[in-house]
Amino acid sequence: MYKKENLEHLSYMFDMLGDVSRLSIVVHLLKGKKSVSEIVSLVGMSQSAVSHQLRILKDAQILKREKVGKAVYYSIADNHVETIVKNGLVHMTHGDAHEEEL
Amino acid sequence: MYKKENLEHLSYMFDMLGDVSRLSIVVHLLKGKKSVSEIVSLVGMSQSAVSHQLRILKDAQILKREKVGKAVYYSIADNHVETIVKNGLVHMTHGDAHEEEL
DNA sequence: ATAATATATGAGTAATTATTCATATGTTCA
DNA sequence: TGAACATATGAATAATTACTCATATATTAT
Repeated sequence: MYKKENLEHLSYMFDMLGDVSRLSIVVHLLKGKKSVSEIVSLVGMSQSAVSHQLRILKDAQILKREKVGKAVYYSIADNHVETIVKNGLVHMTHGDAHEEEL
Repeated sequence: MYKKENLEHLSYMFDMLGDVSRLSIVVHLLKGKKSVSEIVSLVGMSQSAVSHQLRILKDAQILKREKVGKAVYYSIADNHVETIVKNGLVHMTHGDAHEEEL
């Protein structure tokens, strides 16, 4: 059927996205790279909490990091992740008349 | 952008699938409904552990329950879940030369 | 060099959770 | 009725984890 490692990897991916804070960060990054401070204002968490989660997402290779001056930009690492999230959102938002801001 | 409830719901779905035991159960059920004892042998967990996770998956409306005699059959509740899992698997298994049993 | 700004990190904590063990409930058959 | 089988459940526990607080590091500007 499916390789054990694939199942474990997929469950790990799901686990990473299975936290509202992290998913929120990732969803905001679907629109493109953002600095840590931009992310902080967008998701409404403390700088520290965001930084901790960004580290986790980067370690999981869901995000990639890029330093520019004193700012650090994060963006979605590859399109597999992007597809999984977008696909999920499609299925969730199916049936909504209109969408509103987070 | 996206409704807060949708984001929370999606993150909840991901969270449910973000555990190897649960994901394993769900993946095995992609092939069709199975009784608890069948699931137990397939995933190699204790009967109790399986039962606990089945309850969680049923409460999350990821699985549905159907009682036949003394056996209880579980199956995937709807095709949204199915799509999310299958989609994930496609992206994970992409690049595999061949697949083997779990 | 110092201040200001941006980000990261370590320790500590409270909350969640997956499992085991023991037992209960429900169902069929003799 | 009682034994055998299938599933569920409650309590206890160990492990994980998301956050806060305080502080460290790095970069730019004065």
